[in-house]
Amino acid sequence: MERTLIRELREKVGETVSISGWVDVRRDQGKMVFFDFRDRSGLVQGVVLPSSPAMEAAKDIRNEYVVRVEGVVNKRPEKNAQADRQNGDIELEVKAIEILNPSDAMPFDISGDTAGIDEGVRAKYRYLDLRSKRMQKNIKTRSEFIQHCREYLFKHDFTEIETPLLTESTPEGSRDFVVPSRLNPGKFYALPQSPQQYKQLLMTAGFERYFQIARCIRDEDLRADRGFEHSQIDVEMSFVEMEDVMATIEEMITTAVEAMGHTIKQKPFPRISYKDAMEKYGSDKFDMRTEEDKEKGILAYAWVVNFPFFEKTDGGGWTFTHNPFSMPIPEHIDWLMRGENIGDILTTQYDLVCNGYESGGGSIRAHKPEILEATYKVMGFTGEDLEEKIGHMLQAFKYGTPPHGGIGLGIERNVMNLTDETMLREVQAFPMTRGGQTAVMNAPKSLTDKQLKELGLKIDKK
RNA sequence: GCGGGGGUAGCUCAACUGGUUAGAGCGCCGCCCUGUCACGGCGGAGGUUGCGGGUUCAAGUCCCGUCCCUCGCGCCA
Repeated sequence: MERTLIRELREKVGETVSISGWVDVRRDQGKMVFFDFRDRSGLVQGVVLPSSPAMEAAKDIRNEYVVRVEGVVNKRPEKNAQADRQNGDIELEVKAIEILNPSDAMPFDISGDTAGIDEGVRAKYRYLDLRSKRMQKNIKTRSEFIQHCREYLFKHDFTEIETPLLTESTPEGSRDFVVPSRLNPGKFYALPQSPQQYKQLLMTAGFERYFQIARCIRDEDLRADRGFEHSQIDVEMSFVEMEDVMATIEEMITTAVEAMGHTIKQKPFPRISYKDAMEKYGSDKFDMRTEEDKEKGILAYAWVVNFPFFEKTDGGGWTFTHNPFSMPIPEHIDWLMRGENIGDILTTQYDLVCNGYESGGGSIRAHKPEILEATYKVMGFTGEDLEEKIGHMLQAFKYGTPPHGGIGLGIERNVMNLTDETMLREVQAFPMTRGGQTAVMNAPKSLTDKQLKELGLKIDKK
């Protein structure tokens, strides 16, 4: 018999149906046995009557067994109806149960919220943790958010393009995860911290509107809201200024979160300069919500602009604050080109903040070689150093690169706001522990001698 | 790298100043139960107190080392 989803059962009262799923809970009454069956669409009560041929099987079945159940959908007697739950007014009178796969007892309770369970235990059994209601909801919310953003971008003529995962190490900025090259012993690739350079090259390549659901990987110590890996909706557009990118992203976010039933505190998103934000909130990732807003689950977005381009290093030199590939604001381009007033130069950087998190950041980029070169000169790079670092970008920009800009929106932080979670782990399917141990699997671990030899590596065991 | 919290039964936790046989709830197993819905009742099993060393007549408890989980600082273009 064809499978019926549990959420469709209420349209089939009186009919004999077959459902497949898990045993959410068994309530054995002796002569009668009740079950809650669960599939991806919901829950329904099954009742095994004393006369049912399924009684013998029902006695063996435990929670989380995977079963196929045949039975008749009945309206429940008035006195047994449960108004406050899904399918509370119907039940499945079980005629036959086939055990598709039994289950050991759960190592921890997945029937409620697993937030109180030890993270090591949750990680080891992440596939069970993910069965819990809250985790199912979080992961589905994430998927839904990405889907809405994707739909918006496709509708607005963007092209989705994947960029490489094996790329070049850039020691400045965040620490790289590196991958040894078998074909080039002693040399290493790096995993991308962001697709920054590739997406700009795609503008040179004439795609004009690019996006990617991009994995970004950084080897920095973890926090509640920060992991080795995170994903971003990475966007880049040609022939645009700050206003164009901000308007596009603002509309995309508004469309997505409102379609998901959320309320935005203020539209259009308020804008504030970095200086004013620091004075008013003491932070450039502030939370504008009132206590009442928080209770209502309101999303308070804002743009922060006019960040300083450079800041002093410990050694007395200059380094960039956000992104060395950015353009200064138009009024300050001359200062940059002449190397004047370095500390006062403002960048075209725009950060999107929401509920106290930096949920995205981007800028208008330098698209002329001399501007990018000027930025690197401020930071002390000339001649061969400059060539080694960004020679390939300077060269590309000589071949008709359009003015362009873009943004990266952190998917986890956005979904945390949508789900009211405060931990990055709660919105990733298989997150690492804070010590860098992978969920379920046993990484990192040692390589065999054969692997090490192939890669030309020697381990110094101290 | 630094600082805080934690590691005792499958899970969540308790165990006063070191002192009898390390307890509870939930879960699990068995029996009973014809309308339960976190069903209920009775009974039972289950422990290398993270790991290694030390002090002591005696260590879950004190000391040293180490591993793991976690929050923050540094770090995170």
